[in-house]
Amino acid sequence: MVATPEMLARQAVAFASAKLAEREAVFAAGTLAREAGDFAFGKVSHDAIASVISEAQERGELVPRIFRDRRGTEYAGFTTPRAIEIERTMLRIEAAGRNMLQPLASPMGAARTVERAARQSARAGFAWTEDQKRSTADLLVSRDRVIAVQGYAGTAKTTTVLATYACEAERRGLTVTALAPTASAATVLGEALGRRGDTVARHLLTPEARMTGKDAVWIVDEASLLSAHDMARLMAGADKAGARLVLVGDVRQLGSVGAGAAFAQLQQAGMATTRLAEIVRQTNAEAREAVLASIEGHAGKALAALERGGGKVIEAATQDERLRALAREYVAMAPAERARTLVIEPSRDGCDRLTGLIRGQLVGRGELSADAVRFTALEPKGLTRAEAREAASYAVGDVVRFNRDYAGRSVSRGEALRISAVDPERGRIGLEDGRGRPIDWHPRQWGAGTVEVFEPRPMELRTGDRVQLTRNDREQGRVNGLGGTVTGIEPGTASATLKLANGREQRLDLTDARDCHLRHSWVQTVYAAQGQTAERVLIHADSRSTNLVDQKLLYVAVSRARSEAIVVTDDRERLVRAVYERAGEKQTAMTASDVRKTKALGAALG
DNA sequence: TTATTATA
Repeated sequence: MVATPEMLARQAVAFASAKLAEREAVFAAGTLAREAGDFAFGKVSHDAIASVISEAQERGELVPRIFRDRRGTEYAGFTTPRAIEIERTMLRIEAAGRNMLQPLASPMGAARTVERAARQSARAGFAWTEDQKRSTADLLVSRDRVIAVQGYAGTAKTTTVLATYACEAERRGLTVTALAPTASAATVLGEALGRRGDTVARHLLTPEARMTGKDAVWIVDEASLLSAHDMARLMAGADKAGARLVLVGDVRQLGSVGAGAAFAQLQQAGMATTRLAEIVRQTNAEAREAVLASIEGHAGKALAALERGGGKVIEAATQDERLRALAREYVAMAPAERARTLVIEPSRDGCDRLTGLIRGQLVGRGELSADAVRFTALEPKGLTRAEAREAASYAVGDVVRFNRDYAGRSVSRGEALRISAVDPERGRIGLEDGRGRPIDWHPRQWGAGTVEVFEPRPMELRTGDRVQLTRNDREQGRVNGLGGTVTGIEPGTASATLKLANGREQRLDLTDARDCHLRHSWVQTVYAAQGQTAERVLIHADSRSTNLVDQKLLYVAVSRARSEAIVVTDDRERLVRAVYERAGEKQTAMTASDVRKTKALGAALG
């Protein structure tokens, strides 16, 4: 069957809006038309696409909304009924759970618990801040089903507030579950609370999450990383299981990759929120001042504080000069100092270049072995669900893995398959298994919902190399984001041994796709760095990388450092303006007045 | 225009 131009135009607009809606609650009308045009390979006129868009708008499938770009300039845009519904669900559940529960403690009881915990901590040399005391008490006396802890980076909320709350909740017979959106953050929270941490996604699949009528509390760290969709699912799950929800995060740090700004939106809608603002991480007053200024988006004040003693600021005109300056600063440190330093470069491309410079110098100094093992690493391709259904999104050489058996297609779960042919016009992909057996894959018909897609990438490992895992592998005890050091290589057999940061030693067979989910970790993106702490950070902040350098980048990067932050930039004044202009907030599908209506409804219920 | 997690 040959698609008519009209059918193709419809398909193109449906694809484009599905793809954009996964990542943004509101997208620009111009972007929608362009994505649709790209999908149709230029076989459909701009007018045909425009008329399909206006039909969709008349039918209510696209809802007009003002789109704001990163500088706040307004354009015509759209959201979808589904995005609105997701946000409404999330806000409704939170509002309906207000003032519904027996508190865990009376105000008196809470005060006693806090005093006891604070005294114990003071004996160990850590005095609690007033914020920590008040927040712990707020949680203990809360009658709300959902309560938030909004805490800036380095307020030590986990070891004080959450640890005390979890302990007290357990003492009163509640089951406490430690959760986070990412596997690495879940591990960190789990360790801090002395229990196993789990990802939100996994937890929602477990039987405990489906059990009802049980006294339970789910503590969710890094809640700002949850998209509206994930937040809605989490809340619906907690609601069903009758669990209390403690959402812990920071609206000023990085948000979700997926659409929405759920944690911030819930706070704005009046979710009970206890706040911690007093930062205790920085040992250096000027570094701390820089963090506080960066929270407000005042890069000028932040940079001035760094120059007064919190670190330094280096200006260099070209990218080449800046990356060289970063590499020079880093390599000049003693190895022990380097181990306590984070190097942050916002873009993937820049990360690669800077990694190359640093490794080159370390080889020259003999700190990385002269011998190397070369292999093909697998990098996640980051397709949206909509893209995963389209053959045009794939390339020959990519590796796919299905997380389910497809018996009729002789595909088994977890098997790595290489793409040998792509036919975008017919929507077909040729796959090969390990023995070269061909499989015909039609992603619009099956498998696109369970597929992981990876791109091949040449990589070399030397003894002494720092790497990080890029995929969870529970059977092998591998956690995405976990760091490690290469302790030995065998170029002859294409294998390497890795000492992981959790103390385990693993041998990698670099001819096996399963062992190739690796990346050098000398340099990290901000997303990877969020949640980590170091003595010192080196930050590349190019004012011209409009999509990456904003208030959130500066704040997350500077706040990682306990004592010193070094910022390398193209132009100080431009950087100050860029950070001031770009808050880095994601938009929501519901307008402020929609939220007020939902809030009024919640108030009427509560 | 660019970062990226999770799951069956």
